[in-house]
Amino acid sequence: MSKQAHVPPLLDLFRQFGYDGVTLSKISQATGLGKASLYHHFPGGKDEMVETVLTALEQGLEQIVLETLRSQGDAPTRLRQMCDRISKAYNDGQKPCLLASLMLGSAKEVFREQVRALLTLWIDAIATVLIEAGMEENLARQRGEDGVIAIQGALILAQGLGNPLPFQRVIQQLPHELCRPI
Amino acid sequence: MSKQAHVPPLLDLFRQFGYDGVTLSKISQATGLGKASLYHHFPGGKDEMVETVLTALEQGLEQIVLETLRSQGDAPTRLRQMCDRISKAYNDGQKPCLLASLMLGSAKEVFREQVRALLTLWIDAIATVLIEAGMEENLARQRGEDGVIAIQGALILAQGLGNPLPFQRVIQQLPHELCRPI
DNA sequence: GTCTATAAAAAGATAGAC
DNA sequence: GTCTATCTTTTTATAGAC
Repeated sequence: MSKQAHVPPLLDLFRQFGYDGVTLSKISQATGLGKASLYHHFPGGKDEMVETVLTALEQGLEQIVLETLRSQGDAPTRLRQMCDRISKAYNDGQKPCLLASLMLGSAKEVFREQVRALLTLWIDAIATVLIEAGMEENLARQRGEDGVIAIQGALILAQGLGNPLPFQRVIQQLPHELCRPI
Repeated sequence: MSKQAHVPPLLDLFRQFGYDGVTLSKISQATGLGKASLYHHFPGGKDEMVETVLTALEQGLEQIVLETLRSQGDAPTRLRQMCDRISKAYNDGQKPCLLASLMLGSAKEVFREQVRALLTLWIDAIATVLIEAGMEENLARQRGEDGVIAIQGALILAQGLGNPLPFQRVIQQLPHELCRPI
């Protein structure tokens, strides 16, 4: 299944241009494959490409989550580890999030469920760490949302300002913010 | 200048579909104008439409900001007023932000400066309220960023989960969060 | 100001040779 | 598995009548 080999360029295209902004010509250029070859690997066209990328992303997120839950140390330390990996995945704030990019245009209806599942997985992972550290469950779930909100918002701001520093600051402060009492 | 009359449908299209996802057919349907008529009002095509919407948006944001700075009361009260208006502009979390939508695809390079200017205006407005309330300047500026980050991130999450409640919660808590000491 | 008609370019998709 | 060539549809954009 050599589909996997083409995931990195596809991920980069869809997160930066969105579903409607990615054309077969762009994909052809980025992968080095002709259009016909692309349809050989992905008979379903762009939809199947995005599905493939989302599947790979889910596996990646699960790994990050699992490693966080496995790791030793207190909650801030474990969350720091998750943040480090997440930050790396976004190139320290210089690349947008695929999940956000897929919420625009025609892609929204098609991939809504998969995006929702990934976001929920992510929120639950943060909440679990906080609950294990003794936080009340409803607050922990709110903080899970707050974590994802902070990361997504910081990515938007970094893109909009053309400056990754706000993202880097947020990522640095996030473990402490999530653990703080009400 | 009857261009202004078409701003609301154009704003709605571009924020929901992004620049690349909006086609002249969609615009024609949303405005009730034929394609040729659209080029009569906007000879520059989609670019000029977005410019027009961004200009209207800047005026709207300036109004919100000015009214906040003019309003009576302590900082949380003034920020609450700003949040109420902002929330309404996003239909209580059910509509995406144009600034975020324009950071994708071909629009990114074209409108970067205008998006940056609007985000900066917004951040500065929040910071100004906090500084007037006695907050240290660097912290106030961080909090300005945090406010925009929270709103943008909450909009993304609300879209992604298909549930506006996280956005409404964030908006409700935001004035207090922004004013709290370190 | 709005329309019909039309052109020109780009996009999605497939056939069939190698 | 990859390519060239081709086809269909869509999109952007314009000309010109009313």
